[in-house]
Amino acid sequence: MDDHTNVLELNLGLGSNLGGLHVGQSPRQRCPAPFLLKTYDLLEEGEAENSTKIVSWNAEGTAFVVWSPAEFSELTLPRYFKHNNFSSFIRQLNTYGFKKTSSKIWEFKHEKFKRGCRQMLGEITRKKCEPSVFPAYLKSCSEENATSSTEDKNEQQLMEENKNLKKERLELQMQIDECKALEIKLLACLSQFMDTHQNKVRKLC
Amino acid sequence: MDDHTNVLELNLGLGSNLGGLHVGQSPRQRCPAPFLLKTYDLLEEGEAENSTKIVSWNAEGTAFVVWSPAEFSELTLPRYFKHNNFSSFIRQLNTYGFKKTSSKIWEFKHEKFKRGCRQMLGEITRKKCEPSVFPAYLKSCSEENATSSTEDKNEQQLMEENKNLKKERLELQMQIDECKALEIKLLACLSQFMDTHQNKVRKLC
DNA sequence: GGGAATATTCCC
DNA sequence: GGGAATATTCCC
Repeated sequence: MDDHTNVLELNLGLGSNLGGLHVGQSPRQRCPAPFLLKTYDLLEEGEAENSTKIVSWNAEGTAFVVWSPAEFSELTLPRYFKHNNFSSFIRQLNTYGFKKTSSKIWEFKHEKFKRGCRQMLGEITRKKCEPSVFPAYLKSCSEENATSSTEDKNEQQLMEENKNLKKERLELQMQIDECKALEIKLLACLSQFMDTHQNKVRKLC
Repeated sequence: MDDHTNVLELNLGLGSNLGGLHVGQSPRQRCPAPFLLKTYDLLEEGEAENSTKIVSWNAEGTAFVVWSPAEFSELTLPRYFKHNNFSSFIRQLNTYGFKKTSSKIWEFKHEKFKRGCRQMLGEITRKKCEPSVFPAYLKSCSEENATSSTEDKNEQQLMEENKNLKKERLELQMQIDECKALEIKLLACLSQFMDTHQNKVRKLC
């Protein structure tokens, strides 16, 4: 769980600033959502196993199947997510546009979710639940802009943030000094108290 | 939790028709949010403990204090929530309108969050994030203010400095927490010492 | 402290 | 399957 979380956090942390890396890739490559990475990784892990399959890619690697929802929920989900509910997992699949392929088995499919194509996950987007105030014809416009809004802070913002951080540092340092001073007083108090205690006992004896 | 949502919906749907129960006027009583119930219960649980306090009501029961953020995050949070991040907990407190009362200790206060008043939690509401009429990317446009930049660090340097400052901030905060913990231990030590001292002197007399 | 994105839950 | 509320994360 810890390992896992760390990896997740690394992903999130680095992801935002990765924009410069990808070259002439396919459309709108961005850092894949954590949910997609986890789901993909959980399938990779499954590949390595010898035991009875809980979840796996289908034969062609074009979809994946949850063979045992019960075990999947109880054993697999909590190692990747903060819950063990199959329905929450499915809710996420739907959010990212996966389709159930069959009424008989739990097979899910997405055009951009295929075995061996981890990098393609970046092309999968959440379905937006736009504030209904906007007419449909404005959506594409707002999406466009959201995408192109670069993560880069400009110098102005950086300097501002910088200034605030320094101020904060000063305040924290002052808090520490206060703490330390109090600590010294307490220690002095304690030691003095021990002295007088000794003396009293000595006198009484 | 099931109960909760049902009652809520009844309230919303039927308006005021829920209770032959309510007397004069209890303003908009609804079922408290899970976050509030958990936070309240976690304090009740703390009351029962004998060991060093991690978190507790203040003396008057009008606010609560996280005495040891480190232990609170590691031990308490995961038993009530799906995470162990102090900052996520604080984010929720802010969402529900709690105020930090002091820059020195982690004390939080809300008018409707008091010891012995579990039923009053129903009056606490989430702050709404009003769906603004304009998309986020237009907002900055209207707020635009041109401050002139006269510093001559380049962006690279600024970002670097920035990153380091944040790291430093974290370390300072941790130092403070440590100091605070030590302070508490010293006080406990002192008080215990005074007790035994009294006893010894008494016996000798 | 709070805005906004993503995750989880609950309900239809 | 998806709308909507709440929770968690990330960032400013």
